[in-house]
Amino acid sequence: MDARSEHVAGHLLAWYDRHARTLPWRAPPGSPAPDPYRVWLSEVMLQQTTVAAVKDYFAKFTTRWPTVADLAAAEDAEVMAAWAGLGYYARARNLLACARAVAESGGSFPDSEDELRKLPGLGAYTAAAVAAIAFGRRAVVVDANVERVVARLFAIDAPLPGGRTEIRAATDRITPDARAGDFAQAMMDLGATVCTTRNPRCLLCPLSGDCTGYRAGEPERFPVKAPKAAKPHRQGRAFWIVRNEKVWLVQRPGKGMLGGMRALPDDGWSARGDGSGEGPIAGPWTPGGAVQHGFTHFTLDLHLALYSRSEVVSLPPDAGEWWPLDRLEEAGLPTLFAKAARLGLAAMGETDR
DNA sequence: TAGCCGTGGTT
DNA sequence: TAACCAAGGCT
Repeated sequence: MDARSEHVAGHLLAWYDRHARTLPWRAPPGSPAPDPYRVWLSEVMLQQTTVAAVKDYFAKFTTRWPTVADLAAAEDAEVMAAWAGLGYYARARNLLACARAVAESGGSFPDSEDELRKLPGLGAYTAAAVAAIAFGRRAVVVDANVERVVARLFAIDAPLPGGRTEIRAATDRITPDARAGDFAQAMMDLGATVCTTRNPRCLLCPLSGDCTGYRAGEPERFPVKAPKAAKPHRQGRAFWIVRNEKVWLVQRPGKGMLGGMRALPDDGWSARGDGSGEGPIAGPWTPGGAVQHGFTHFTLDLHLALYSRSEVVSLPPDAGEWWPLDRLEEAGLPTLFAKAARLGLAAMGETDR
C-alpha cells in the first residue's frame, strides 16, 4: 500500500473510532464481529434501502427468527408477508432460498467472499461486505456510498456505470488488510453522514486533506452519472370485491413485479403499458377513487373499482382467497395495494356497509 | 449489458 | 411538485 493510501485508511479508521453510528446489527469499532446471520440479514435488507426503513424490519425478523435455522424453517407466505412494505420482493424470495441453503449445509455461513458470492441474493457488494464485517476478511466493498467517496477523493471523471471499474480499482488501493469490516463501514458512514450526495460537509471530513475533488472546489460534481430516461405514466385498475366481511385477494406470480405477494386482483397493468380495464368477474363496478404510486421505472395511477352487487356469481377457489377484512393487515399487502385497500375500506365506511 | 425490480425521504 | 436517490442483484 502506498503512503497516500495508508494515510487515507488511517485517518478514516481514526474518524470511525469517534463517529461510528450505533446500529442494531453493528458491533462497536474494534470489538469482535457480530453474528454472521445478523450481518447477512441486515445487508440484504439494506440493499437500495435506507437505514431508517430497515430498523423495524430487522427487529421484527430477528425476534421472530433468531437464527438462520429458524428462518429456513419458516413458511414462504410468512416471510413474504413479514417483508411486505420493504420493497424489492425478490430479496425476500432469495433470503429464504439462502437461509435454506445455509441450513442444509450445516447451518453456518461460509467465511470466504467466493463462497458467499455463490449464495442466492449475494452479489459482489453483499458477499464482500459480509466477508469483511462478519469474518474480518479483507474485501473490496463498494456500494453507492463508497462510489461517491472514492470518485470525489480521486476526482474520477469516468461516468457511471462504466466508471465503476476505475472506482473499484481505486477502492482496492486504499483498502487496508487489518480492520476490514471497520474500514468498509467507515466508508459507508462517511458517505451517509459527511460525503453526502448533495451539500457534502467537507469541513468535517477526515479525508478533505487528501481529496482531489475538494481541492478542485467541486466535490459535488462526482461521481459523474449518465442521464436517466424519463419515467412513463401508466393507468391501471384494481378490484375490491367483498362478501361476508371478507375481501377477495389473489397471489401474484412468483416472478416479476411484486412477485409472490398477496394482492388485490387487477387488470394487468405493467411497466410496459396500461391495464385492460377488465377484472376477474363482470361487474357492475363503482368508482372507488385512485392512488398514485411510484415504481422504479414508471408511475402508476391505480383506480379502484368497487363491486356493487350483493352476491358474487362465482370466483374460482384456486385463483385466490377470501380474506377477513378485520385481519387485512396480516395479509402482507405490498404498499401499492395497502393504499388501495385503504380506499376500499373508506368507501365501505361511507356507505355504512 | 442494460432493463427490471419498491419504497419513502429529501430537495 | 417532480426529480432524485438509497448498504444492489438478477437475467
